[in-house]
Amino acid sequence: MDAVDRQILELLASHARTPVSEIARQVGLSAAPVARRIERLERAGVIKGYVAVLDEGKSGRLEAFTEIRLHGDTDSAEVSELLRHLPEVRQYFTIAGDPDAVVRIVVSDVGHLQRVVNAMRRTGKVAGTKTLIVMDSWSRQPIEPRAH
Amino acid sequence: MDAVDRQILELLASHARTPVSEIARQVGLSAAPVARRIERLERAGVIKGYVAVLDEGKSGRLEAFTEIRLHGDTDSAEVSELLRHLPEVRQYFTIAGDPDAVVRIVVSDVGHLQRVVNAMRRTGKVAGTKTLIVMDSWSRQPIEPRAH
DNA sequence: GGTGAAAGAAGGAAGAG
DNA sequence: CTCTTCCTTCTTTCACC
Repeated sequence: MDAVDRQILELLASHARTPVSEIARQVGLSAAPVARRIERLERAGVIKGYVAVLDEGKSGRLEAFTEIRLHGDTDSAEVSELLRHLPEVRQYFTIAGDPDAVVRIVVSDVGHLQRVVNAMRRTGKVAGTKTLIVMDSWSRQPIEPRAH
Repeated sequence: MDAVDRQILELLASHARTPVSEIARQVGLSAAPVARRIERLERAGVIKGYVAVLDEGKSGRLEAFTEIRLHGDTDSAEVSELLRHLPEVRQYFTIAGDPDAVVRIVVSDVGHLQRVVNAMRRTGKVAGTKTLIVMDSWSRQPIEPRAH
């Protein structure tokens, strides 16, 4: 992984739909080697995926972070696997320290939120949770006006 | 916003690089109206942007969440604006309750982390912080093997 | 890493329901 | 007013240098 790879990652991290040809222009290479580099970074797991950042509030949904504390004898990998089966859990983060994990969840309303948190507790692996409800958010680099 | 819009959002939320033609196939429309719907959703701010999800550890970097508590007289929009100027802050979430905000940050090492947290405190708006260091993470729907 | 050709996708215009 | 069907242009992908 060299400076060009890092430059490509930087561009994709903020604008995942940028055409390879445009990335190539910006890093000073032709399109073919850039496509090869991106494919290599995907296979190596450096790029885990490409996602659209949504304003969940505008589609009438509720976004939240839930901090999870595990029982002393529980492996976090075990819980990570269990929570993969809850479709409301969009992202899972294993944390060093307290809490043990944080998940980002998207639900339709507070009743739904409660059901999801209860489902997490019912795994028997979770000692406690604390849920942070998101009111507003931004991520670096919004959508640019389209070129014409 | 109808059922087709929601279906499009669902697809883009997990696979942001899916071609419009493929989305069209999955929702049962032709490509042109799907493209117009996506453009409309972007303009309405429902789609805020497209980002690559990276394994920061594999590029030798450190990912963390910092929870921020504000002084009683501080508006969260004010802090949101100040933190936009820190390039290490990738995402900002305004929270209902305690803490007041959460940011996702990416830094090169713990020294860098300390400098960023100090920079947040030096704004004078921040009453306290708690930083959660990410050891591992997943997001729903990883990269698929490419079609041939 | 670059080149060139073939396949595929995007964006725009015209027309049907 | 929204979807469809072309059509043109740009992008991606692949074999090869």
